[in-house]
Amino acid sequence: MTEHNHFSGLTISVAKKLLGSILIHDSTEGKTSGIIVEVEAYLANDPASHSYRGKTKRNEPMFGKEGTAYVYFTYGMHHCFNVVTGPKGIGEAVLIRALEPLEGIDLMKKRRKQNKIEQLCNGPAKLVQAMGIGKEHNTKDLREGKLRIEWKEPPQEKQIVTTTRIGIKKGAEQALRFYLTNSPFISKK
DNA sequence: TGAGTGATTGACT
DNA sequence: GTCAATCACTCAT
Repeated sequence: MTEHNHFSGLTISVAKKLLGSILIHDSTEGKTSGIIVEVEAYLANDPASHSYRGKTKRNEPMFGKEGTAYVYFTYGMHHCFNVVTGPKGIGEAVLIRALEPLEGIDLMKKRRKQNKIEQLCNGPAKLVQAMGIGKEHNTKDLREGKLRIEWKEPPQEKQIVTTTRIGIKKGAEQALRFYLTNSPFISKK
């Protein structure tokens, strides 16, 4: 499969393929990267998805080209980072929930004011902070640029745990959360 | 367990 | 136009 096609296809399969791949950010402060160990899929016609009620100014990036970033602000103080999937015009994305820190760990510690490695990126707003991601990355292409995905071989199906999603009210029963078995870096067991 | 925080949304004039 | 409820979270208690 070509690099171009990694982001296309069913959102659920893209979500699974993202597990084990590397998220990299070359910031002015330094480089940070981490292995993606936990994701959630947000689909069209999904009550929990921002895109559920159609395109708005806020969620417009979700309807953009696959392989771009959707960074949103929530709860008055947190950002979350999504990878837009699906063809243009379809509002689907994968929320990155947790990373296993790889490079730039000292920088992550400084940004997070947190010294425990397993506490650096084990939540969607935490990894955004540790990686130095901000709303300036919204709609940016993840195939190139400072913030990008480096694809690895997807994990075996048996290494992927599928469960219900976390922290949402609507559509919470759908099993669209995926994480790597035995990773100490996931947000919640 | 619950406070903090602000953008977004839907239900009203 | 206004106003109140909602929210895919984190941290301190």
